Order: sequence, then C-alpha cells, then structure tokens
Amino acid sequence: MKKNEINFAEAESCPVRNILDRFGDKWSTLVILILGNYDKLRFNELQKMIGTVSQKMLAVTLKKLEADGLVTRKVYPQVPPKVEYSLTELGLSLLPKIESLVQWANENMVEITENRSLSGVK
Amino acid sequence: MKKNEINFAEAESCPVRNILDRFGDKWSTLVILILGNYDKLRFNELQKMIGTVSQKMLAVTLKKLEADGLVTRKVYPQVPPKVEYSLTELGLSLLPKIESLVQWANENMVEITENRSLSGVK
DNA sequence: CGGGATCCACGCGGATACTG
DNA sequence: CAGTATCCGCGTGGATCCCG
Repeated sequence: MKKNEINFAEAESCPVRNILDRFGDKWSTLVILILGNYDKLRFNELQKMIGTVSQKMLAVTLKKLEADGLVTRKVYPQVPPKVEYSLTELGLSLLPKIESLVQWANENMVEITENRSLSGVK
Repeated sequence: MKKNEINFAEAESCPVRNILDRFGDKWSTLVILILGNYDKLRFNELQKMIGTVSQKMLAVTLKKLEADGLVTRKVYPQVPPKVEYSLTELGLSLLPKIESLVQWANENMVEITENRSLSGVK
C-alpha cells in the first residue's frame, strides 16, 4: 500500500536527504528562525540571542547559510566594522515551513516529554 | 522590529531546540517519512528501503521514535520473529509538517545546489 | 529475523587565543 | 566588532560479532 515511488536510498539524488543534512545541524534552523523574527541582526546580537553558541559555530553556520543563498551578509565599511545579516527571498520561503514545525513542537512537546520519561529511554 | 518575545536561549525551556535536537539526527525524519508512505514495515524492509543505514542506527532511531510515542512496534510471537513498525497518531500529525519541508526541498534543491557550488563553500 | 553488545574512527562543535 | 586559527574532547554512527 505504497503511495509514491520515491528513492530514499542515495543521498545525492534524494532532496530530502540533502536538505536534512544541511539543516540538521545544531544551529541553522535556529538562526533562520531568529532572523525571521528580527529582520536584521548583527553578529553579536545573534550570538547574544542564541546565548549558548560559540563564535566559531555561529560564523560557520552563517557562512553555510550565506553560501546556500538563504542569508544575506551586508558589510558597512566603517571602524569598528558593522555587519548585518538577514534572510533572502529563498530564506523567507523556507521560514514558514520551519515555523510550522515549531508550532507542532510547541503543541506536542509536553506529550513527547511525558512519553519519553515514561519509557525510560534517554 | 521584533515580533514575539521568544526565549531561544536555554535548550530545556525552548521547544524548538528540543524538537530539533530529537529529529535533527541522521535518520529520524527519513524513517517517519518512509513509514508515512508505507503504513506498515518490517525492520529489514525499512533497512533495505533506506539503503545506507546500519542495523545499529536503525534500531536506535526506532527505539527513540517509539519512546517519543511517534512510532508503534508490533511484535508477532512466531519463529522466525516478525516485527512491524508504523506511525502513531502523534507521528501522523507530524508527517505533513515534514512533508511540507520535503516539498520545499524538492522545489528549491537545484537553486541551493547552484548557489553552493558557485560560492565554493563545501 | 530482529535486534543487543562492543570497539573504534571520524567529524561536530566548544574553548581559547589572535587579527583587521 | 566581526571574525579566523588551532587544539582537542566527546558523541554520533559504522563494522563486526553474537544471541533468542
């Protein structure tokens, strides 16, 4: 009783795998989410907002998102330097999908946590 | 120009972080997606369908999903043993959110891949 | 067949120090 | 301020063997 013949096997040919591999990391989705709430943010503002991210990982994450074309990086030529990050059109088109996931998370978090603590699995 | 005052900082109090930490692993979303397409699957069927997952990781993934209450595990008491996995109500409620993400992935995969190869970032 | 138990490599990601 | 460079611990996840 299968619906579509989707090939999940090979990572390269499977968009699901590709996308999930990209945004399955620790910080990407969170950065997109935050940039969706505040439309422009500086590096330090982002870091303070997330709170627990290291400079290195925030830099790496932003670089990847910029490379994917999801985030724009605007540099103001001044001293001290000022850099602002914001979502691109592409990034904005992804935002509602992630927010939809977040909404589900908010609605079902309690139930999942209860299930998990009952089962005893870490 | 911020919208909601969301506290992204502490992982425990932030549903986003919690959910993303759970499903941000390598196989969870894929398993949910496949079980959504085929409503019942045995362990080996799942493994062959994914193709590149090890026994260990599939077992761990299914255990976590079962502990969360997203997947049901039905054991048939016979020799050789037969176990069927399927999505629970909770799992089914998550499915469309993930499929929505997959749809976005399919639509924008090419553009992202192009962007990334142009930028030179791995 | 459906896993559990072990061992181990690799890479993510944190801490720290330094620079334009 | 906005990063880069380096070092390194630790957890994810693969390979292999074993068991009911």
